[in-house]
Amino acid sequence: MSRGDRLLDLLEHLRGVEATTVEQIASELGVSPRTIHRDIGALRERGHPISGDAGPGGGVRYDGARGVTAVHLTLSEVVTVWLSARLSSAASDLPWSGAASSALSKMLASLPQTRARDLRALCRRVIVGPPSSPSISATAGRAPPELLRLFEQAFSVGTGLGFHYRDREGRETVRRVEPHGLLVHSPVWYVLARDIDKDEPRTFRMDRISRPRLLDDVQFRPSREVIESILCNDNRWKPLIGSWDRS
Amino acid sequence: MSRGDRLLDLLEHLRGVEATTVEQIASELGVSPRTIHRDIGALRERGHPISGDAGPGGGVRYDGARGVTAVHLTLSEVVTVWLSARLSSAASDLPWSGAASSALSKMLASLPQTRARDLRALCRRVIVGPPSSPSISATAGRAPPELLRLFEQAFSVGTGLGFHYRDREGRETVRRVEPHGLLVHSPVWYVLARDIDKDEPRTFRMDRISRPRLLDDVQFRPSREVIESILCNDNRWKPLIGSWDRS
DNA sequence: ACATTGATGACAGAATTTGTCAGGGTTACG
DNA sequence: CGTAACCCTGACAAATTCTGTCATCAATGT
Repeated sequence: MSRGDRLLDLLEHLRGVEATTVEQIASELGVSPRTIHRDIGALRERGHPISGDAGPGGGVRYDGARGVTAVHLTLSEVVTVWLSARLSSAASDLPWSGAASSALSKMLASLPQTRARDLRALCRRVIVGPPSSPSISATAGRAPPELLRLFEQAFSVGTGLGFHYRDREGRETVRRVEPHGLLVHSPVWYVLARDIDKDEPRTFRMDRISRPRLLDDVQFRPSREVIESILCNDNRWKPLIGSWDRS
Repeated sequence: MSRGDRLLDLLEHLRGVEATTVEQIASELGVSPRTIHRDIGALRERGHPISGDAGPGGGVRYDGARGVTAVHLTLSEVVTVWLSARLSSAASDLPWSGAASSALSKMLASLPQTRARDLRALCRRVIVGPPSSPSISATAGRAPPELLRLFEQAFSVGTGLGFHYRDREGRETVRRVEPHGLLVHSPVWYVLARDIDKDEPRTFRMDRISRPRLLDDVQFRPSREVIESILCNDNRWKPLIGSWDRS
């Protein structure tokens, strides 16, 4: 194992472990303690907060909040975690809700700036409503992951979305819309959008959408007015007004 | 700059940038393009999802930049996120619950093995029950973060836990217990434990625990029998039996 | 005091790294 | 179709670096 590898290993190891002695690390990585000291010194010079305690019972540890380093989460995963945290802390008043929100802000903080802005914007477009009767059929409202990705892309770039929609009576129509927001009204998900052809704000249940695709030739600017008009015109969602854009 | 430093720099650089060419990186880091290719190869071998596109306009990029990478989460945050995901997917049947669980497993996968095992064991000991009436006073059941850390430590090492407990009538007693599990019965949290002095399985509400401390001289082996006996003997929690150890 | 553990310096031999040269692929574009 | 811009990989010798050993000093708990 080369030094570069060992440094990365050492970093992961220190971050995940409570505390260890240099000698222990050395035997685990198969090098001499002196080398570990040198490596730790290198990491320190790079700004990593590694501290060491002398004396029996001492050892070295990574001062940063010790815990888990989450590597490479996808967009769907971040949004889901974010939604889960919001939903459960709102609905059941979990302890440690502060921990959840700090976890989320850490995730957002670690993003590239442009990316973080997009994600924040996406999150702001997702409205969490109170759960309705929880005993609706289990498969209702399921949203396939690719639909979220498509929505996210459409939303951040400002591209229209086209899909086939099956309405309450089972009639299938082809729609072209500007997606402006998502509404989570568990267990049913809705797309809040402006229907381009009818020029009207409308909501579409996600489980009735099929064959979605991006409309590259349709451009629009996301606006909250469409969402507000939908929320205000439909009595079902009046209670949500005012809550849709909090954090 | 040595190779180890450069690898760490390269990783941070790739994570923060949308896409670049190898040549550009090489000139920024002051080495030859061949070296950068070698470094990228090394990072790939370590499992980093770096992809490259050939052709004009191509370049290399860190695939994780599309989401979140290298977030450092504390123990409380991980457990909270994990609980949130379980709670919300169980209670309101969220779409993308698969994404949440894959996020969690990625987090766990990035841990050192011993640490991951501990955390998994901890998560298995946390039982999620259906939320009771949601309108209990908002501060009931809050668990201070340090209590979780203490519990986690006690549980993973197999050390007893001592604390002061205020029972329903307000009487304060000193307890010594073996903690075997946590029960989340929103919004109230319970410690499922065996009372050492009385030699009886018992539950303790977290918000009635004060001045917790580890009992270094008391060792025990975590067992699910204690938890099962508690769940079976108390009619309130009969519905939970069978669900307490799923993933 | 004493054992344990961290931190640092010096040095020679060993191992790795680096740049150069060379080739083989893909992809976009005119 | 050919060219240019890219990524990817192999080989090799020189130069750099890394590593282990030995030694010393400081801090801490028993």
